Amino acid sequence: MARPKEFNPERALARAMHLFWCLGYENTSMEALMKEMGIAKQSLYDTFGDKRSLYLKALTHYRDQTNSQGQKMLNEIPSVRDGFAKLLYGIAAETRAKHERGCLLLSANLQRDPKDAVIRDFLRDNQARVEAIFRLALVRAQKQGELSAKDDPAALARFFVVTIQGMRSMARLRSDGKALEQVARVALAVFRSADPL
Amino acid sequence: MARPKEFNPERALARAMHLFWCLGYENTSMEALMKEMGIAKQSLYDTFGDKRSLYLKALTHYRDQTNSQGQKMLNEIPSVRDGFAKLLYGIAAETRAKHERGCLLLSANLQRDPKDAVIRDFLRDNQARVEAIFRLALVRAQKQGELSAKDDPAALARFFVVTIQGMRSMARLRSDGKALEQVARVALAVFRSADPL
DNA sequence: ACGATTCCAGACTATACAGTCTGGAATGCC
DNA sequence: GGCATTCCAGACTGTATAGTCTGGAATCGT
Repeated sequence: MARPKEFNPERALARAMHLFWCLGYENTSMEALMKEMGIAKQSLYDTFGDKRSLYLKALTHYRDQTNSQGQKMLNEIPSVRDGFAKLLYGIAAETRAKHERGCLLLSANLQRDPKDAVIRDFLRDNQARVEAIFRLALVRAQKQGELSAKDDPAALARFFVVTIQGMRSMARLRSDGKALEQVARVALAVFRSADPL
Repeated sequence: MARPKEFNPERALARAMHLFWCLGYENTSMEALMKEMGIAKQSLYDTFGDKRSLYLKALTHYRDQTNSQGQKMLNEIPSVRDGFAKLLYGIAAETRAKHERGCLLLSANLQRDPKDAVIRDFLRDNQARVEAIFRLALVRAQKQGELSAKDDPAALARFFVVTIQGMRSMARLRSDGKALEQVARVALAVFRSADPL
């Protein structure tokens, strides 16, 4: 047929994602992307389409990576409370660079044009997915007696989504592990009211 | 002397703030600002400087307005717990348009160039101010027996800052009053462990 | 009335950047 | 070998937009 691609599209996408993640959509130029991805402009447009299309692919890549990782961890860990603790304290313990980078999808939500339905719907869908992952874990927590049966798993799932987004935005502004740890501790207190088995 | 300004700078600034608030910094053009503020380009540059300078003035205006309002409410309300409930349930009960608009300073934090020290420092300073307002209110809550003396007011203040930012980002994506209300209820449970007086 | 300042309208410049196009070399399949 | 495809480098176009400049009218104080 023809000459095969010389670069690894997956790897190039991961690099593009990283750049969008660090700089945001507007501040990331195609020139910078070419450099970071290590491919020429032609190849970039041929493989990934225009900038917006590449951005959407990067968002998807980020979502799949992040969610599957979180879901796996929450499913495998014996104590659900420990799972959420790992999530929250994990964020608190990240490096300054990671705090500054924040969460690509949270940034996308606050950088997007409110009229842009595609990105809005993508992010809404993702939020629903994350809530569902958390909710299932919290249902398990109730079964295991880590959480009161009177608590509403859906409400608590939303609460944790909110807490994580809030922590991410705080961390982005001031990388203060101690302060974030305090916040995590307060949030994790929702597990306190467990019924005795 | 000379011809006086025909427009009200304060009012024009409020309108500019509103536009930045709805659209974000990048998506707000000088042309749109001229139209919204009802003044010509010349007057705009003479009075407010360049776009970035106008933006900073808008951020300042927003901060002063929002914080003094919140501080006043928290100081005047008898029950501190009711004060935070008013804040959180108030956000949950906002209109769809207000949810979409979100918080100007939260948007600024996630839209800013990470290397931009001026805006970063401005937002850091504001976060410290809000934490201080909340902390003082929570100290009063302890004195009034609404909060256990074992709780750390600084940690809880940060927790509420995080919660509000998280709720704002969630509301921006999906204006679901019920869901936000659930989150608010969970967060307000930190007041549950009050010592009896 | 006169000078200083402000107002508006709009022309103009400069720049950044997305996206397209050209050309020539390299690589694999038939 | 020859064709199709991909690679890179870079020129080129088009557009959006920030910011400056010009000119002429309006409004104030003296």
